[in-house]
Order: sequence, then structure tokens, then C-alpha cells
Amino acid sequence: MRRGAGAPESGEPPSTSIRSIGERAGQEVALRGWLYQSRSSGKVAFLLVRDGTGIIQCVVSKAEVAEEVFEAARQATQESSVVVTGLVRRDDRAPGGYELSVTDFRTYQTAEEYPISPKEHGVDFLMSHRHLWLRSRRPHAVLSIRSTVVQALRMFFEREGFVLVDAPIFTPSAPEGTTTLFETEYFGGKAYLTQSGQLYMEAAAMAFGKVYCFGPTFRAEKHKTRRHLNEFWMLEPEMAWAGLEDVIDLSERMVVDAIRAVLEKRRRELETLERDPARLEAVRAPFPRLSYDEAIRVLNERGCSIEWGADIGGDEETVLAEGSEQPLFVHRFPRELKAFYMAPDPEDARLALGVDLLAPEGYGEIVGGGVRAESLDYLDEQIRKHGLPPEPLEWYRDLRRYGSVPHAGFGLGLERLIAWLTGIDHVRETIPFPRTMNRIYP
RNA sequence: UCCUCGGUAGCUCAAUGGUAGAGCAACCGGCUGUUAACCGGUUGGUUGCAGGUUCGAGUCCUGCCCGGGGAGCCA
Repeated sequence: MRRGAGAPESGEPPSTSIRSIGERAGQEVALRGWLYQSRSSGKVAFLLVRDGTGIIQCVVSKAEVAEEVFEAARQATQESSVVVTGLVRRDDRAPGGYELSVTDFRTYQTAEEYPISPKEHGVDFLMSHRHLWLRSRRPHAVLSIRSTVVQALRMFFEREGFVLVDAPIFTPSAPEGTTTLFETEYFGGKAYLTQSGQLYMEAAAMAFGKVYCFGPTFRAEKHKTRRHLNEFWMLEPEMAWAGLEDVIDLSERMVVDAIRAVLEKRRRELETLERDPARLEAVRAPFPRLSYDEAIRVLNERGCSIEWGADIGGDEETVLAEGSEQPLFVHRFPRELKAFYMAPDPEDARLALGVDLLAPEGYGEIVGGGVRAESLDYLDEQIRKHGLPPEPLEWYRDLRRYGSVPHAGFGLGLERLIAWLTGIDHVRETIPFPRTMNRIYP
């Protein structure tokens, strides 16, 4: 730890973290943190102190400490930064199982009146104070799980032999149409914030075989729903010499592994969020698979009148997913519904080799991907049909000129995955500082 | 862009067209084991903005602003 202001004073017992405080039972330790909440009576004060790793109740008895220590503890305000010294004691009355019998207490900085009280608040108010809200239990748990999932995903792709190839944020054009991109000035010209690293990953896959990128993605659509953000994180693997089954198999194992990591490392956080781990333990590969043809039939059987060729929207997704605890693959969509780079199904020319993975419990599409068109002629035809300007895609066409191979990949929406795993009903709570149509502050 | 709901104290909300209130927070006091502690007290308001109807508008009408949820689109 850095020496200087707030650093341990000579004679002070060793510092510890609240997460691992059980290892110091019976010993005297110093905690550096913030006052989360306090209650006091005339002779005893109960302080909930958090240090970023956990929360512990600290008990200050007037009879056992100096007068000024008791006063300092009693007068410390919510979220003041504090240094607490005391004896670690097992106590079943304490939440967490341990508490600290305080021997010394000092306030490092006295916090002004803290806007977030222990009582209820509306989402908009809390989001306006997101920089402070991060300290509260719920966001702390969600973002801890996010960290674990990101870590697990990176390790998963590492184990699978994928090479991380970062895609650019500034891009020269809008491959899927110009309306949905954020435009920015770029040395007198125009640039757009990336809406997908996929095209770049296709280039990288021809260099490394199996690659992935993982970074922020931007969409300028004015959507305001629980499943959308204007800035979100997407993980996009791409594989050379691969087909639709490889995409399905890889995404399935990826999801199973992310769940394993959360169940292994973040039980406590799931409990804080009142997320029943049984919902996640129930998820087992292989996930059910449904072709678009079958999905349309099932939807009509369940009372949705939807014609072949129509897109499966949010309501339809919910109907398909209901009654199952498993994520659901839907594959082989009508070509007209999908992007220009999708490969046609060799067994049915009406279809494209695409696949979506729908999360259970109404969390919607968490993965979208498929096989990419490998023939230059077919690609050019699709570029024409979609009315796209060919010049910015010249480099992409090169990939079909120089050793084109069957290749496939997908995009994973990190926030949607986290929302499902945590049981949070809105993706804006699964990213530290959400960017939505009506919010770019703080 | 469209549909829908909403905007009253720092926060969460109440108030039949008739004196703008409660709980929490903050502050002061009390209490030796509290778990969103409890008890007593104090402070706290341009009812989103503009106009209209009315003896009288937080409440009714018109316009605007801001936000929530949803659609389209997607991860």
C-alpha cells in the first residue's frame, strides 16, 4: 500500500480485507473503508463499514474505548472514509458471521450529506448518481459478476485456441446501412463508431484461424427498452474452415462455461441479488434447436399468427422461450431478413445459414451469428441487392479473392448475458456507466 | 418516429376543484445488541414550464419541456 496520508501508522495492526476477514478471527486488524450505515444508542454504536470487498458490522462500546473514539464513531456520516481498528470476532448475530469489536476509530474525511439514503429510490435518480450508486450492494454485486464473466469468457477463448485481435472503434463506413451509426468528424472527413468488429474478424480469421474481439460497440438507434443500450460490449469470435454447427457448438460451450464461473465464484453476489442459483444450475447442454421453419409452426400453434418470411420479434421470442429453462437456438432464417454477408443454405436457397441464441426468462437474443458468404460473386450480388456502396467494402471483397474458405462466427451481447445470469431486468444496470438515448451523464 | 404511463419537500409518495401532507434523509435530544433499529423534536415547497376556465387549480382545458415502459431495429 502507498505510504503517506491515510497509510498505516506505526503500531497499527495489519490491514486486511473484509472478504477474507474470517482468516483473522481472534486477531486485531485495521480496516480502511467507508461508513456504509450506522446506528447508535447512548452506550453502543453499530457501524456497517465497507471496503470494496465486503461489508462488516463494527461495534463500538462506550465503556471499552476512549471518549473521543466513541464520539468520532457516533458522529461519522454515511460514506465518510474511515480507518477502523478492532478485534475480529465470530458472532452469529452479525450479518456475514463476523464482526469487529472496535478499539480505535478515525475519520479520514467526513462525507457531506449523502444523496443515496438506505431507503428506496427511483431508477432515474440512482442513474443520475451512478458514480455513487456503484457503492451500493446491488450494483456492486452485478458488476462483480460482470467482471467474473468477462474473465471467464477471455479464458474460455484462450483455452479454445482463439487469438485476441482488437477491432477498430473508428470505421470508415456503415456496412449495414448508415442510419444506425454515430458519426464523427475525422480530420476533415467523416468516421463512424463501430457497430461490429465482425468484418475485421473475418480478415483476422484468415490470418490466425480462430480469433475474437471484445470491446465496446455503438448503435445510434433511438430504442429505449430493457434490452438495448447505445453503447454496449460485444464479444465476436470468428473461425476459418467452420460452419453453422461449429458456431452453435462453440456458443453453447461458452454460455455453459460462463455459468459455471458465476456459480463457482459469485454465489454470494447471486444471493445479494436474490437470484436463485437453481435457475442457472438447470442450464444444460445441448440446448434445444429450432429451425426458422419449425419456429414459425410452433408460434402459430401457440396462437401467434405469423407468416413464413416475417421476422421473429421480441414478443415471438418470449413465446418461443416460455416453458423452457434452457436457452434456445433458432437457425436458418429467410435470406431477406439477414445481413448481406450471410451465406445461403446449400439445401434451401430461400434460407441463410444464421443462428440466434435466445436466453430463457424473456431476456431475448444474447447471441447472433452464422456462416459468411465465401464466394465473391454471391457477395457482390448481395451488396447490390442491399444497395450498399461497394468502395468501402473493397478490402472485404479481397478476402474472397485470396484464398476464400468457409468461415463462421457470432456476436455475444455481454450486457444481455449478464442481465440473464443476474436476473436483473434491465441491461442498463449491467454496465458501469450506461449510455442510453436520454443519458450520457455521469 | 409511433403507442403508453408519469413529473408535488433532498428521496419515495399522498392530497373529492376549497388551509399542500406523510414516511425516510438531514439536524438536535433520548436509549447497552442494533439488523432499512426505535422514541421525541426541528428544518425543509415557484406542485416541470407557459397560457386558459373558475369566486377559488397540485387537481379541469390547450400547448410545450423532461423522464419511464414498449414498438420498429438489433446483441
